[in-house]
Amino acid sequence: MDTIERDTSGLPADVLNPNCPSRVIFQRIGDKWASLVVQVLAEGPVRFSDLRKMVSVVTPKVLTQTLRSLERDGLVTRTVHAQVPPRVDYELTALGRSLLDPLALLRAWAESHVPAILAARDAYDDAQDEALLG
Amino acid sequence: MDTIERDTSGLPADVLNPNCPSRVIFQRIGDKWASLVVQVLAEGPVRFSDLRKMVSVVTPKVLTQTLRSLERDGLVTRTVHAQVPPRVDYELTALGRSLLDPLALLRAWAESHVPAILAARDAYDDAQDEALLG
DNA sequence: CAGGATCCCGATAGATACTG
DNA sequence: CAGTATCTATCGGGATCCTG
Repeated sequence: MDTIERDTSGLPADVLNPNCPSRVIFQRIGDKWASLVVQVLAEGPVRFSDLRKMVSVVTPKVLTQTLRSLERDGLVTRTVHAQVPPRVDYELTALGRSLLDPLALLRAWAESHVPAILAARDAYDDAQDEALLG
Repeated sequence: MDTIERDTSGLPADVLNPNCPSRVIFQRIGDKWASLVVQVLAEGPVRFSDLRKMVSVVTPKVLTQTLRSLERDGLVTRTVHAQVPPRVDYELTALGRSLLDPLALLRAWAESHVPAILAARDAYDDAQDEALLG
């Protein structure tokens, strides 16, 4: 049951393995809103409507979906306060908080290298144009 | 032109800003195959067909798309060797290699916490089932 | 306020077949 | 070998409307 197939070619890493857990992560990180929500929740509990404002423009449906999946994965807790008007707080679990560091590193990479990426894009696109013009 | 709008609510982080560069990154990382390809290229240059084998099952079309976008972003170089049969090598640039560390951290997180995530999912799903059964 | 229910659409992955 | 071309199927995301 627990046997995990290793590649037979002697290649490194399990990234190659479709069963590799890292794929699960990249799915979550890759989610358009999930990683943003996690980072917004870094400071502490936030209620639904505030979350909506903080995460640029996301529709309630999509935000709900995102939060549900995060909750299902044990990264976020959902707390309903029995009061009128209703109030629902979302907060990171310990598991969710453990993701903050890797995420922060990624953000740091982003902020320091995005200019280079954008420059590369321009250069690439220019080269393409030139090629077309002959 | 360079003015970047800050949130007026005194909230932290630029994640909230749609113009925030981190979004560019999460797009790239979130790409189903891009981050996998980058990690596979960590060891050194790899040719197209080998890449196909290494990155589980990806169609040539999609792999090409992925490589093009990585090339455009300056993370990967494409080298065509004029010979028969054709040989094309893909290799990380310095920029691409600089992404390896953040990626590795994410993978480490994945591999250590995925069991917890899967357990959380089971628990969540069970709770859902129970709720339905009354 | 915090969402659930629907309908819809554009982007994209994948399968298949073909080419320099 | 290293792709390109085409078609199709799927799906996340958004818009809109409604409710406990």
